[in-house]
Amino acid sequence: MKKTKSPDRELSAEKAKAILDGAMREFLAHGYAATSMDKVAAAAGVSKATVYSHFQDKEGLFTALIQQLAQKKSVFNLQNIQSLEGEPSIVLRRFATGMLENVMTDPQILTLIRLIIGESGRFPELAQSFVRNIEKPTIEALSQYLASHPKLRLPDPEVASRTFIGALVHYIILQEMLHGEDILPLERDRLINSLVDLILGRSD
Amino acid sequence: MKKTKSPDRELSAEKAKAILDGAMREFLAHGYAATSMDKVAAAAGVSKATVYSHFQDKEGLFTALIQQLAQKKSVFNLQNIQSLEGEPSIVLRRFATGMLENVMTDPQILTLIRLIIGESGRFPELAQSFVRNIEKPTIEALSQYLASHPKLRLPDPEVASRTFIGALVHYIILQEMLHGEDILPLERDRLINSLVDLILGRSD
DNA sequence: GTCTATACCGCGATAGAC
DNA sequence: GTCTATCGCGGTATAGAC
Repeated sequence: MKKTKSPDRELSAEKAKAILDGAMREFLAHGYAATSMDKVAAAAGVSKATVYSHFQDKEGLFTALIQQLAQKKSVFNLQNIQSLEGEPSIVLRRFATGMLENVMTDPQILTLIRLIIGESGRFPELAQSFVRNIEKPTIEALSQYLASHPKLRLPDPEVASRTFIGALVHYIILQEMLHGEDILPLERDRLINSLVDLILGRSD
Repeated sequence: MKKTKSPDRELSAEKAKAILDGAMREFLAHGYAATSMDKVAAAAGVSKATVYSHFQDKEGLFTALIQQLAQKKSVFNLQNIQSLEGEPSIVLRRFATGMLENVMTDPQILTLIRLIIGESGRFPELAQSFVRNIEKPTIEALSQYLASHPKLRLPDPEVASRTFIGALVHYIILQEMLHGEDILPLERDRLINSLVDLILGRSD
């Protein structure tokens, strides 16, 4: 039961998905203000009225979309933060590699973060849910991992965790987001190796 | 000569300044797409046609404004990067304090960077000039300072410089730009102290 | 050089047929 | 639930008077 195809009943849900899909393309390509509801409707293959029957208004559609996207494609591949086990130099290297690989593989992540940062003044709750759902778990997981290795003698694991992640985020922003690869070049592997050594006190 | 007040001759320059001033208020408050040339003209106290007589179009006005602003109010107070002299722990602490103080004192800096990052997809040359004129000199100055102190035994001063600055930038983004102070609290002094110790290998 | 007035278009949102 | 058609407003940019 309920497995019987009932196209009419499913239409609504399918359209909702199509709308979010069209909204994704348009908002990611042009930003919030420069995106029109007409274009969203066209990209979704529905009429504008249908868009408004599924979402209250432009703000509602935008926030619903970004919330959904931020969960699906976090910068830090969230599976990997659960596999924080093993030798520090290996774990940190794997963490950094995974994060950078993740961004290079899927450029939409870059665009999404650009959007969240760019609209963080007008959509503070969106920015905060990014911090809460993405940054916080990642920083805390790495922080706890570092704290659970007394051999590292890190006086402040949380700041160490933030520093490690901050260096990677700053690298991504500079090289990819702000197009600085040619202006301030730095090889990925060199960053990762030197950064890991720096955090681990080059003594492990 | 030429010191004689000639109001008519100066009118144009004064208006240009007024236009940039109005444009600053509007663009910083609402972003690029959501800002109208009508509002800019009103904020500047001139007519819309006058705006178009001084700047080619909306893009031209925007890029001229951002270029000018980015030079005037850089995140890293650029005077301080020339005073990189003395003991490392003191110099680094002063550098970090100055940078954070700078951002907290003038919230427009935050808004400006939000704008540059947010529009870095559509205005890549603006982003690149930010990297070239602001980030690059800062990173290189700190990098050279660190390299000139062999006692620190930093195997890769450039990555150390980037890591130090990256941690501070990430802190600013998380706490202030994305409104994460209550979600992921961290005292400024604790960050600075732990970060300086981490970079200097807690052994100086 | 600077104004007023306007051309022309696209916006967000809704009413009403089906 | 979804469509077409439309309302009212505000957008960028310019023409022409002064």
